[in-house]
Amino acid sequence: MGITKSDQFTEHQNNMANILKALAHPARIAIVEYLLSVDACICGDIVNELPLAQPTVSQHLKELKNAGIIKGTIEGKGICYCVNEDIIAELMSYFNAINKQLNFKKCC
Amino acid sequence: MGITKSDQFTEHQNNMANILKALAHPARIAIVEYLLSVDACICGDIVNELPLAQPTVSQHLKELKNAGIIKGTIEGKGICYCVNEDIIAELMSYFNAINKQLNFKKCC
DNA sequence: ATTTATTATCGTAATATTGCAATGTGAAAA
DNA sequence: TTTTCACATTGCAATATTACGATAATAAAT
Repeated sequence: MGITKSDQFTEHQNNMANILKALAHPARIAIVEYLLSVDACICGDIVNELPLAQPTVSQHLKELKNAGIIKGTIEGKGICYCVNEDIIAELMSYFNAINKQLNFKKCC
Repeated sequence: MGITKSDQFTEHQNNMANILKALAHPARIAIVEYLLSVDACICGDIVNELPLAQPTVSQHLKELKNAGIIKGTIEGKGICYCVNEDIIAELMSYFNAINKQLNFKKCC
């Protein structure tokens, strides 16, 4: 059906899946890594950094913003983007916790 | 077009996106969390734990396995699954590194 | 050998995602 | 105020994902 049965899973599971889904595309990984690669916020040259047309980049930025992974503030003519540390911290904790749990298991 | 232009991005970016995509579904998060919630490997009752039909669960397990997130070994009649710590460690390092980078930035 | 239990595969329908040309919008610059 | 620049939105085509019924495959148990 192509429709995820979100209502059958916990809020936490859906939340986590949504954050990960927003990052689960090479272009969006590239955007996040580009934002990290420069010293301050980026105001307006993200499109030039990616091998995709402007509407496509705009769409990817929107998805990242909706998921809370990046924040964008209007800065004169352009928009100033940066990575939201809260979400990154959440992801970090999540995988740290899983990693810790795995240390207490003998497996396969 | 619905086809990702993977060839336009780095191997690292595609690799990361693929791992994240494999986790980017509530059912697959639920599977991983269930595998963690029990002490040892799980042999054969994953289907009963999820609100999805058996072919659907089997498909999700296949995707997790293809992405290297879980490992499955045949154990008599059933299959014994567990989480692959290497991939979890990779994800942990990745977000740890991003988090560290963010500490050195003043932003928005 | 037949049955039973467990997982995989096939086929298909419904929906989602990706990408971009065309076009719209809003703010600064001329 | 017209132009220009930066970004958003719309609409659509191509492809991918999600879900499951039906059916196969495999191995233990009878």
